[in-house]
Amino acid sequence: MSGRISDSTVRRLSLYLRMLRDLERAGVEFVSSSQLAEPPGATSAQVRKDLSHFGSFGKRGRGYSVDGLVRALEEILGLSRSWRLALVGVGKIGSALLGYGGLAARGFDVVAAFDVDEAKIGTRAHGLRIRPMRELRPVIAECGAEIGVVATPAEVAAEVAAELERAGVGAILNFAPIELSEVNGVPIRTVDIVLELEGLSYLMSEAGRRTGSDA
Amino acid sequence: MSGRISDSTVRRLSLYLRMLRDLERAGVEFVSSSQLAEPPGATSAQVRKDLSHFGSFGKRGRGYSVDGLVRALEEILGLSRSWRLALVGVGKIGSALLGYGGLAARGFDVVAAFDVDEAKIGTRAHGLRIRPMRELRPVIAECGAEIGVVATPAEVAAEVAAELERAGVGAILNFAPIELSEVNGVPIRTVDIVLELEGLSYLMSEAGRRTGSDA
DNA sequence: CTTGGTTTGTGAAACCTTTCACAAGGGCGG
DNA sequence: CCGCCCTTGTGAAAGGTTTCACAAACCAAG
Repeated sequence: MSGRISDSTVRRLSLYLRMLRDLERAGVEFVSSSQLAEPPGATSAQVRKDLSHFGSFGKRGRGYSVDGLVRALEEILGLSRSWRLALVGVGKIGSALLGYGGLAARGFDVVAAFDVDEAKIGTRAHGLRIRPMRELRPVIAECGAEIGVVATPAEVAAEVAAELERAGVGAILNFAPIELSEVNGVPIRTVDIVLELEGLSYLMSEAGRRTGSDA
Repeated sequence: MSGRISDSTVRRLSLYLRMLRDLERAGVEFVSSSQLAEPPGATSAQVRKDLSHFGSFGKRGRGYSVDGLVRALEEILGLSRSWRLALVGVGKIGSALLGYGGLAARGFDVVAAFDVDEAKIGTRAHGLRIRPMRELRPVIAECGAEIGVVATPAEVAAEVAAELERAGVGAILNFAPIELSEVNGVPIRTVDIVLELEGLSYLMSEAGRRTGSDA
């Protein structure tokens, strides 16, 4: 077991955990790798391989104990604690995040919000005071936020990300449509809606070309 | 050349295109594979391999003509036209999308919006009338939307996706935190913020465990 | 206690993606 | 026109991920 775990494995672990929590709520006690595999469209062998990187969690002939595995995955994924988020950029996307209850429900609390717009500074959005950028470092240090969220225009995203790193965050979630490069081992995930849409555009065009030339 | 192209290749093509457009605006005429490789953190060989799936676009010894490659990539990705989007669910995320000018600017126009909330139906959000779910099929047929966007709670997302498929969309972008399975060859991309955060949580916990045990 | 049915954990094989390395081609200066 | 330097396009190698297939283990029933 152990070694370097791939992103896709970690992604699937999250999906397994989601299903396991539903099963737990439904009162199910045991689950097999094939049941667990269905939602992400994986195979039972893949589920077992994914889990085997971290240890042995199942009983042969029986499957996995639902709440045992829930706790093991929470431990592995670092979800047995909650995380504090600092948001930079309270525009359309930033506000949507602040208002989205799903985050806090899953242990991701937005504890600070920053913007450059003088008109917004000092006002409250979903109960959180919006602060000027100049306070970014001291406030993050004080409230101990671990994850920085970049929801600014692309032009300033790199600069904001660098400032967040200097302020001491351990990871960054980026919504700006630009590829940010990890610097001091601070991992960055980018959510890029336009990129997803362009991927769909490719697939539809491809399908069109195929049927077009077959006809 | 040709064959089945991987998601990661298509993703990178989008990133190359983005950089190429910047270069075009800056008046640059030629670009080499190594310059093109830098932003996505790829290698020059990867750029050349990615492009070689679709043809030969460069001049040996010289590089790629910027505007030639821009047009070739737009053609490949299906971006030389614009696409119409139908949005289901005008809550926090849905509204943010409607207000996000970046979509229309890149050729993705939201042309219809639907919701179940009686209070919202009939009102306008960013200039678009919000319609009841029952009108989904006829309106999508009439306005010819090609891409459906699911921005509903997870509980109804699968049902909404199925209804969008029946209405005739060719692809779906899903923001609900649930894995939807493609049915009739209609591709689905899911943007799952909690999944990204959990991925970051894993990496930070892993880093902590490593330094913790080294000390 | 033994037998039979079931499911895990895991090497080995298959498959896919990325990187390497170099021949082929193109431009430019002399 | 020639020779030099530069960059592409591409088979081959390397590296990584997924699937296969089966021995080992467990439970339940008789």
